[in-house]
Amino acid sequence: MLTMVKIITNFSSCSTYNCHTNEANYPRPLKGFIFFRHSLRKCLLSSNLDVPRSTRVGVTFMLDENAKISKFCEVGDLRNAMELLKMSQNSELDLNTYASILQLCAERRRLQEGKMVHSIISSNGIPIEGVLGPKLVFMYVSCGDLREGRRIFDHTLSDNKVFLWNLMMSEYAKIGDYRESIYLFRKMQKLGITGNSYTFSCILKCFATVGRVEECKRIHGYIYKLGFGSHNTVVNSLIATYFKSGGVDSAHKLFDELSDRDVVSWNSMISGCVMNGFSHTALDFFIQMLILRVGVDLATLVNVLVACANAGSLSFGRAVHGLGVKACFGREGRFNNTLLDMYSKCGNLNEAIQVFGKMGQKTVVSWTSLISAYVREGLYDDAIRLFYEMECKGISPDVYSMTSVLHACAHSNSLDKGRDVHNYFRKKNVTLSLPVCNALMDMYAKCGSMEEAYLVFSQIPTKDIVSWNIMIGGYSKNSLPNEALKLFSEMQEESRPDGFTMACVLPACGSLAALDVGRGIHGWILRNGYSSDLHVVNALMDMYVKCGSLIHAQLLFDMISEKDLISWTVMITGYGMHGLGNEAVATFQKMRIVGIKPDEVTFTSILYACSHSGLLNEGWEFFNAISECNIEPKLEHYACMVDLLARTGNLSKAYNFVETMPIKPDATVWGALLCGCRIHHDVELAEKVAEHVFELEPYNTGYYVLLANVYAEAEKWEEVKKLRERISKLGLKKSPGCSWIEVQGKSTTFVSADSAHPQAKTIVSLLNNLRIKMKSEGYSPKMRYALINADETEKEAALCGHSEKLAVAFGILNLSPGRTIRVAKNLRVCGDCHEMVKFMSKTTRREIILRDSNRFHHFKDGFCSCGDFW
DNA sequence: TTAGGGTTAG
Repeated sequence: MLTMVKIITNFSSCSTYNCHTNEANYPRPLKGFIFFRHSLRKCLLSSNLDVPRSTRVGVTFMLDENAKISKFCEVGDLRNAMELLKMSQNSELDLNTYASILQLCAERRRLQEGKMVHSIISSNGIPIEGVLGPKLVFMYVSCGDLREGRRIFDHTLSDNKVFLWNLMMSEYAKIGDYRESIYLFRKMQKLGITGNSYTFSCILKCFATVGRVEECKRIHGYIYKLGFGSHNTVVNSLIATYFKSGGVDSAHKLFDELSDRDVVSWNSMISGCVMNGFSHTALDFFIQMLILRVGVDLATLVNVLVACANAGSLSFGRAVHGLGVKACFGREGRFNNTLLDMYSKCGNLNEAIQVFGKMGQKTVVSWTSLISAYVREGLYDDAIRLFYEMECKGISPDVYSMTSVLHACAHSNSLDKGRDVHNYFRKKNVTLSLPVCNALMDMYAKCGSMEEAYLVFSQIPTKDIVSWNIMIGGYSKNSLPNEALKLFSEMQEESRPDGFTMACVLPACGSLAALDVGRGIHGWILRNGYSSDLHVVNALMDMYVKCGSLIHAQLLFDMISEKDLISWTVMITGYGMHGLGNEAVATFQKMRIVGIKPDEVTFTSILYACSHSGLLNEGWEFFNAISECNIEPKLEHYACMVDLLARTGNLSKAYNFVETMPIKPDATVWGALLCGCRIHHDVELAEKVAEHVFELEPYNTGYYVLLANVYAEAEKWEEVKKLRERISKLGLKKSPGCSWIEVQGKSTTFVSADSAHPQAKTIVSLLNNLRIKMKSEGYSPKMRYALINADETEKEAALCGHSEKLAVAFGILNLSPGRTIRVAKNLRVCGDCHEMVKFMSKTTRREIILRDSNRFHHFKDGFCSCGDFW
């Protein structure tokens, strides 16, 4: 009211002067004058004063035009304001009239009209200065044309006030171009423009986001020098900034030194602690607030609920729920949405549903929170259903709900449902933003369709690191390691990898046994500071285990200060795969001592280790421990036990074990028994077991080959023949065996009887010489493994051409003496090859490490680590 | 200072 009175007074004092001015005969009026006149008109229009008629008579036609347009602007009638503006195109309107209409365009986000106003201003020859520059910048920026806004901003630098600098900086921050915001801040400093609290809040946010704690400290000093050090808002911003950039101690120090703490200061401490993973400390701050009787607001409770969710404190969360209702926040959307999320994250879906049910206005956030709550509980179909239900209620999905529903599809492992959702997006013609594209690719990758994932990937114009990581990880997980490595290499031309990338690509190296590539990646990890990222280190250990370099896995394992369940499991698996059962058992026990609880994967690993080392008693103990840990034994645990019993010669016990299993045995379980029958040459049982296997997996060639091996070892060639006919009738083909070896970072693959290799002749000659030497030392080839009904010479020739022998021979020829030869094979090693490689290790004094589809064989001095129980 | 989502290891 007081302001109104002041305006009225101003108006009265200037009106006479204004009205007697014949502006039409003057060149363009001075800025100050125009501004004065605008105030007058504004008052005329906005106040209902009964202005004496004599004051109005001198007002020109233009005044009416200006007044009319401004009036339309005030009531928000852009259409009529534009019409009038267009009609008076060649007239001279006040700068403030243009300013008013530009302001309205900005508020309404009407770029087209805004551009038209700009064009009228230009065609009238009005220079962009005074109020016009900032208004045009504001209009363009508000309407989303940051580039044009910036162009005008740069041209009108001297007219730009602090608010405009703040606007530009915050707009660049909004689109994630923090470096440009920082550049503008530096320019502002250079021009001697002093910032205000908004400037500092914005720029501090930018520094925090680009992770420059040191810069934050420098700005901190600058702010103090400018005298903003005691400004509550600035200090609160500084606290938030330190938290965002990880400077937790500095934030605490600032808060401790802040004499005049307001509710925002406390809230900043709570949210900052939550952000940095100190949810319990956040809850302590809240308790302090209550003790000191600091008034809490909605933000306090929302932050505290997030802390409860992260800390899993359901009872605390419930108490905050009560407090919020008492404080009349029960109808606040933000409060309820956070409450719903808290109940869900604390594992109480029912209460989350109740909150949702009682909510007045359910926004897209509420629906997304509930969708995520269902996903968290593994109720993927319900989550997907909710998404469609939300749409039926007329609520359009946003990027969060779209990614959430795709997440549900990905985890439900249902490609059809995922495709349906994708088609639904297409049908609705929704814009597929980058996070949505990433979620789509992830869904396709998790559902096993890398082709569709790649299709989405290839259509993204600007991929981010997440896009690359999803694709690389997808290829790794979908048994396409070569594609993963290829994409990893392509990625480095466009984007810088991160820790996630490493964890995605290392399994590909492991599956290819590509030790040299893996070592190269290890080097990159060390150089780029990812060696303390546990995900990365665990993936590295796994790579070394799978590439046959157990010692490197061990070294890494020993260096991890806080080993997690995955670290322990990788090491147990490693020992198991390399035939070191006792070390696996000792590692499992150490893990228990440090208080880490095994999960079902750990039990599979230890049972596998026991079975491959024949540790029968230990195996039984671990098998019984599964239930003691409240885990229900799964098929893979039973399979390991059958394998253990069968390997150790307890074939009938193994058979009974399978017969009395509480869950229906699958082909893997029966297959383990069939394998035991082969080791112990029990043809009769093998036939009985094989029928179960063939019934369950009639198209798996591997099992037919296994039975054929049993027959061949018993020299039952007629049965081998029958089995071959059976395979042929089913249209099955034996998977071609292949082996590969890395030499100087390059992988070379061999198939059976490979004659295409440039060194083929030398390799065959070496193998023949070795064979002669072996025979002279009393060795006889294991012809039974030839699996062909031919004469002995043919069989021997066939055996000589086995891919693993070729690869080992290639290694002997091409790796300097003393170097370990590492070969990988896609199938199980053949018995004859196993014998021959043993001999090769003795006669060439080489350590040979052979990875087959089942385990590692370390050959040294004529012996193998598997103890011939391969 | 305040709510929901998406990429990693056994």
